[in-house]
Amino acid sequence: MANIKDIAAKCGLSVSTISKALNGYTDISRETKQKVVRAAEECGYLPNSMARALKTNRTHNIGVLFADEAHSGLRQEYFAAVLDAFKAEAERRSYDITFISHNVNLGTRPMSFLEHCRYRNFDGVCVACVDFQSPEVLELVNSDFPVVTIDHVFNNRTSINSANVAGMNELVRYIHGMGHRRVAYVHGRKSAVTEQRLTSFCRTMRDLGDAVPTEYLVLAAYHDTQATKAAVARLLALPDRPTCVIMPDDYAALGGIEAIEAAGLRIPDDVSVAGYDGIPLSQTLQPKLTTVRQDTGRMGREAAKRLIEQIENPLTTIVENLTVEGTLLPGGSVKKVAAAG
Amino acid sequence: MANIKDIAAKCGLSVSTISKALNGYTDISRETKQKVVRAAEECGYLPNSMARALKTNRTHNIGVLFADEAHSGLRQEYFAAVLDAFKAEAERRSYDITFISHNVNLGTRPMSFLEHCRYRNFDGVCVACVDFQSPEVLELVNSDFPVVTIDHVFNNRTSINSANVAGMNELVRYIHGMGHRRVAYVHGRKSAVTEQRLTSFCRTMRDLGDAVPTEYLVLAAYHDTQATKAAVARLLALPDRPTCVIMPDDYAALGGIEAIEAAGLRIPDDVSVAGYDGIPLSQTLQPKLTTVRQDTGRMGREAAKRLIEQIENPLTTIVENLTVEGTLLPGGSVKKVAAAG
DNA sequence: TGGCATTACGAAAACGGTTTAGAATTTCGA
DNA sequence: TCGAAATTCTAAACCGTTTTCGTAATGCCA
Repeated sequence: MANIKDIAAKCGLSVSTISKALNGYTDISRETKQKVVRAAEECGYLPNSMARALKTNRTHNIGVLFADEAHSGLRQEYFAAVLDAFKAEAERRSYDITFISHNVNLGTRPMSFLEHCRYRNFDGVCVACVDFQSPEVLELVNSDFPVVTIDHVFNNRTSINSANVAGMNELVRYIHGMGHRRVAYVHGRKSAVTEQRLTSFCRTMRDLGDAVPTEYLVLAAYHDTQATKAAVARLLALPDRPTCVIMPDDYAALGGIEAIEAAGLRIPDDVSVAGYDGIPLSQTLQPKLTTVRQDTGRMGREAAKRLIEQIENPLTTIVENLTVEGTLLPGGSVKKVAAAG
Repeated sequence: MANIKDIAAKCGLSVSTISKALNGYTDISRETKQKVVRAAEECGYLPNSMARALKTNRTHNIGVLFADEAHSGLRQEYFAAVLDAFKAEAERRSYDITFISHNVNLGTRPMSFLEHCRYRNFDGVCVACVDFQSPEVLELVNSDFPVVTIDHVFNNRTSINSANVAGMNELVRYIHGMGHRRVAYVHGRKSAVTEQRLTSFCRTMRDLGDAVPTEYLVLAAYHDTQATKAAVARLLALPDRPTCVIMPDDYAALGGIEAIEAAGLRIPDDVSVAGYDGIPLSQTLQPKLTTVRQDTGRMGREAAKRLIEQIENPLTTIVENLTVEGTLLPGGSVKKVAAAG
């Protein structure tokens, strides 16, 4: 609990000298600096981050905004993995991270996201896994905080994006190469990610000469096994059912698999299946799930790196939209079939 | 960016009056209070949490300590769910949460967990999913910070514990009731949780008249499909192989299931299987996994609630070790068999 | 009218640092 | 020997609040 004043007294020096000695100012002699550092260690001195932040207007604290609805982003492995990598990189660079919320209320009304960030004096914020259309999120993104977004591009902000177009393209080409001509896509709810994957899916199939009938595009939701199960059931009931189904993501694929098995069909003999994400689960399933692994580690790291660079060099930074490539993971869930017309 | 001084100038009042008006002091007239509140709103005034914390010594910020090794706790659904509930409850009570780490370094040496907490002036800390024996964790737990631990009991600290003994007891009795007499347990690494489950497993089996042979107790690791797969493979190679295997947890069970299928056996016809955790995945598997759902929501909520009570009433609080009951989820993965002696 | 609460507000001292401007001392070249 | 420059340190303002204590004004009662 010793403060800088105590050290000053102990060393017989002024408060300012202590501060400078501890912060690498050059106008302090080698001997006094040593004396100060030693005294500080003896006292177990730690600077008070509040006092420091108050004066310097820098907290070394980053706010992260994750969906905090019923099923938080934390529960989804993809986002948990991105956050994990973000956290590790931020900490490596001596930044802490705290969650942004609007439940913390001040006086009567709860704070908006932006207000929360201002209240806490975050040095910057990372936005992921939210409804990017919501007014509150837009307010934050358009504020003068350094911001980096994950999987959504704003024209004035740096973003880190999984290569959904390329990833889906590669996945579709692989599936097509295995002989599948009737491929359906059970996609997630409307979002930038969904649109990218959806258009890439349709376009690639068309380019390959097998335009996708609209009934092969069905809506479900990410991470939602029930919705996916229902969607796949509808696909299977089609007169001309697909030979391969791409699920919203690996986890939701479990629901799709369930629907297929419930229909008395087998994977991959009767129906082939693919996922997206490449979470460990996908590689543990029998047969292994064909999927695209998103490089969550790189995404989180790059996000933290770029945000911090933006924080520390506010003048020289430019807006970048980084695309992080994924990796196709072929698995037994997609079977080679004879390409019938 | 307006501060309290600006409001004072705008209202023609003193700084102290503004502060009081905004903080519910009673020696401010109704009219001035209204005037101040209105002016504050017009300016978009937000208090500066740093200045406030500096003065009051309260940050309304809670530190949470999760393992930050390669496979962070965030990646494990059980802990992610506990954290999620903790976060929601803390925010409901106007507390923010930030991660504790030791990577943030000050000067030369990185900070210890305790130093990090002191540096950030956390009001309290929640410790989960770590090596509770490590000196750094012990230092933190034995500090004078308000602390609540998850799934580990220290004699001087409030803790929230999943009812492992009761849960395993119920699970074993269920399995035994289905006719199984040769039941194996693939358990996780040494920890308080593991010990509770292990002793409860052995004890319950013994009480039921079927003491467990030592070769039915094999070590794997939580959340580790590979280790579990290998462990189950060893069990299956036993001359007198078990009719039912309890896995370390639901996710690890995937590895066990893989081993069983790789051996050409079927679930539950040849071998029954049970998990632990009750994560959504367990209920999506075919057949559904028999497991014990841990009440992560309640655990997180109670942890936050008790920690905050401890923070706000440091004098009247007592050390409690709360045990949160789980729920047995019977699934098709455990088959009824003829109890052969 | 004097005395005493009561009410409503303000002055000022913290909280623990950082940082600017300058003071004191030493060095040093001419 | 002297003034300029370099070196090393300090004083003091400041960051934005909270909170104690004091005080002026008002009301009330005798």
